[in-house]
Amino acid sequence: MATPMLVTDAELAALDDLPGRGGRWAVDGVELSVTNLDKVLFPAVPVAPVEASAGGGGGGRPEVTKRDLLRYLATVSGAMIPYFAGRPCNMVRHPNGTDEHGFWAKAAPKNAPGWMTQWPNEDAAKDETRWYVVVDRPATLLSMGNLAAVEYHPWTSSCARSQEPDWALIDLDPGPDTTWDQVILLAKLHQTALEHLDLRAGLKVTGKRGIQIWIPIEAGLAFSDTLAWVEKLSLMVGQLVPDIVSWAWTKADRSGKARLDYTQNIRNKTLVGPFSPRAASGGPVSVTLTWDELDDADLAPDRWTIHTLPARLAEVGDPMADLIGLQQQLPAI
DNA sequence: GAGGCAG
DNA sequence: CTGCCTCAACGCATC
DNA sequence: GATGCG
Repeated sequence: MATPMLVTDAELAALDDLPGRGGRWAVDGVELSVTNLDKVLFPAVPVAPVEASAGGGGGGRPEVTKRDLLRYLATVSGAMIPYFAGRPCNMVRHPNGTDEHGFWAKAAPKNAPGWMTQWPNEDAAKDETRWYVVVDRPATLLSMGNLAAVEYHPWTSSCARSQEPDWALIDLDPGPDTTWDQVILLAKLHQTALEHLDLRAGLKVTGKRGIQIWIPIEAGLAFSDTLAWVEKLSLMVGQLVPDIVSWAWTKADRSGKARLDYTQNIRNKTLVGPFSPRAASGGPVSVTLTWDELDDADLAPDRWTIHTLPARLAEVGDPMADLIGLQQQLPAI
């Protein structure tokens, strides 16, 4: 389960040696221009006044500079890139930090370097994004990181077959009144259902509040098929616990309950990828888990950050890695 | 963060 | 030259 | 048709 290190220790040391204003960084076989390395992109999370550490993430998390972000992306690139190679990537950028306004970036940067893989979306309308970034090497991740791209959302279909998803997704989206224990319960109910269906699936915390379940499938179905399938499964699961799940469309009618969001299964949908940071103070990250970790009392949706994830990755690797490319069929339900 | 454009 | 603007867009439900 | 919602 060990993940390859695509960026060398010497290259990481060279990043740390650059002055705050930046400079040229030789990494992954290219010369990268990096700037404003000591700029804070993710503010610190202050220590909670008294013992009011509201579960999980809690307080007392240090700030994250752009240099920290680049070091993180370089360190996890070996684990992250297999989920991104060969498919378009949507990003969220926050050039002035996650407290300031951010924006979606789908189009490849103007004057993107020639070594950066791009994919032309032939289905794009005239006023829509045509050239998408494909994150298939560390240099691309780092180049986008220098542009303050903090969230990385891979498509669930490949460039080659962009209308045919190769992941089906279940998004457990807690409402305002949903407790973490209820999110865990929903994940376990889905786990039982998926085991019964003889399907292997991956699990990850989003870095914000929720949990996602990723089911690798063979390309061939349409998005409307996987959407209908996930909707059906979630209806079955949700009916077991109607007191904590709502199917209402508007938030007001949902009375604080959780939503099982099957509508993520559409083309060009933005869903955060494994090991992507999230645009929030402290730099939380989305992390893949073993199913056993649902029983870990210390588990929290934002448990790991840019500062703390590399140690976990070195220790336990990526529990979801062996699901990449698994060509499963969705059984009738 | 950086290009495009109005002033 | 400076300052301001932009940087995405699916498909369903409800009004 | 416009807007809410993810």
